[in-house]
Amino acid sequence: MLSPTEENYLKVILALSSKNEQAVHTNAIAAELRIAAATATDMCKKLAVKKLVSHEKYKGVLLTKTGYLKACLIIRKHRLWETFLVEQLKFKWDEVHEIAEQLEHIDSEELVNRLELLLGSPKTDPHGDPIPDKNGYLPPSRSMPLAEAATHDVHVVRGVADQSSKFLQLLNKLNIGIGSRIRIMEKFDFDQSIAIKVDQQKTVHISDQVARNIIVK
Amino acid sequence: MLSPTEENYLKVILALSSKNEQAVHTNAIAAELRIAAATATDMCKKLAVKKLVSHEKYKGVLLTKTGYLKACLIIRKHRLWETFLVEQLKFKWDEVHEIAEQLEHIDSEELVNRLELLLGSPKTDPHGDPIPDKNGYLPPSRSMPLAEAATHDVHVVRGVADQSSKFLQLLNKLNIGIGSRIRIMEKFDFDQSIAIKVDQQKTVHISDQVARNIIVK
DNA sequence: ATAAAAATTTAGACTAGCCTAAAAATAATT
DNA sequence: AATTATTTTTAGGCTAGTCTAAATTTTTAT
Ligand SMILES: [Mn+2]
Ligand SMILES: [Mn+2]
Ligand SMILES: [Mn+2]
Ligand SMILES: [Mn+2]
Repeated sequence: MLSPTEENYLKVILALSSKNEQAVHTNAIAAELRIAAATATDMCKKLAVKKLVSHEKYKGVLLTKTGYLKACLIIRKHRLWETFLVEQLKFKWDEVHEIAEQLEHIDSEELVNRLELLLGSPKTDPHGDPIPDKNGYLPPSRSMPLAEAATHDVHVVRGVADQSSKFLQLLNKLNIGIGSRIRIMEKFDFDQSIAIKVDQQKTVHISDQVARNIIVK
Repeated sequence: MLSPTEENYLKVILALSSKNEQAVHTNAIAAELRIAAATATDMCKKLAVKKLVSHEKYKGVLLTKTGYLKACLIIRKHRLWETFLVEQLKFKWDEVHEIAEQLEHIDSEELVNRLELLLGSPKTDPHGDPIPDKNGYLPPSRSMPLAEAATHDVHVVRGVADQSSKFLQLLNKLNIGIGSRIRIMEKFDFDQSIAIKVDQQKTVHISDQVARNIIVK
């Protein structure tokens, strides 16, 4: 049995390793969890003893098969709970993350499986992220940031890279959500900002930073 | 903010103090939580520093106003989650307690209030126990002798009117104790005797004199 | 290639929550 | 009332998870 703390480490290591396939540096983990570097190093050694990661000194850690599976199952719980909070309890999509951070550590397979059933086995969470199945299988999503998408084409919003409420509230203001159709009108080389039309409304202008955090397919 | 451990102590102290109005002995807490007596003493001192209980050395602890309120709000969460598990996730009433022991520590007022709404503001949990409102108000369970309780309903044993060992030994034989759940199957007008089921065991027959001395809610 | 800078690990310390064993206070017996 | 038994507290120690400061290794820049 893993403690909530250990589970959080696994989750962070999975998130960081899916960006760049390399070993995850202990400092990156520390930054993400807002703890001291020494603390992260210490825990990585413990996770290595438990065979959840492999740890090469001064290089970083990689999830083992077991560690990866555990991480996926926590992601599964997190995303199913988020879906429950939005679908059943009518929370907004920017209000659910912190609560799901707690709920994901509730230890009951039966509970999460029944929750999935209650929700009608959703494929994605309120942020467009795929929900792993009960075996921990996480479907590969081939999508890209809006910033890299082709001009003039229409792209369907599939998710967000940044899950912070600040960002999500900005998207609310722009009427951008999962499923929104965005046409890129023009790109401005000067600052990489882009002009877009959301669902055929009037054209708005967004920064590169926003465009990089909107995931489309 | 209270840790899950501290919350569990408060809950146990409330449960033990509602049986007998006296101060709760540290040993009773230790027994209930299955921890060493020394550990309970230690925590009681810490809770006293936080003004959640008053602690008189060698006498025991009593919840303060604040401590009582906190305890009631944990009970509220526990019972609402149990209701959710049974009503929405179709768990059986005997399967939900352990999971609710975890869920009751999730920290979000908004969550529990919305959960209450989703469930239609139930008055009691799957075990018939009352659910405190959002102010922590736990409706006063006006208790009565089993002899006066309604037929077919389930009643929770809250105490005894006769404290004699002869009576208590009879209750032991009948497997009736504080917290036992008694369903009244039938009342016989001839001698006011009644047929009951104790905790879903087989039906037994008790005299009016016994029924008048069992206090239920 | 060496020196400086940055990243990482090690060392030592702290708190929460638990333990056992010993001491002290209270309750029960004689 | 004195002795014995029971309950409760104190004392000291352990692990998980955190920290800061110092040492070490790796990377970068001269
Ligand atoms: Mn989230
Ligand atoms: Mn999400
Ligand atoms: Mn329960
Ligand atoms: Mn209950």
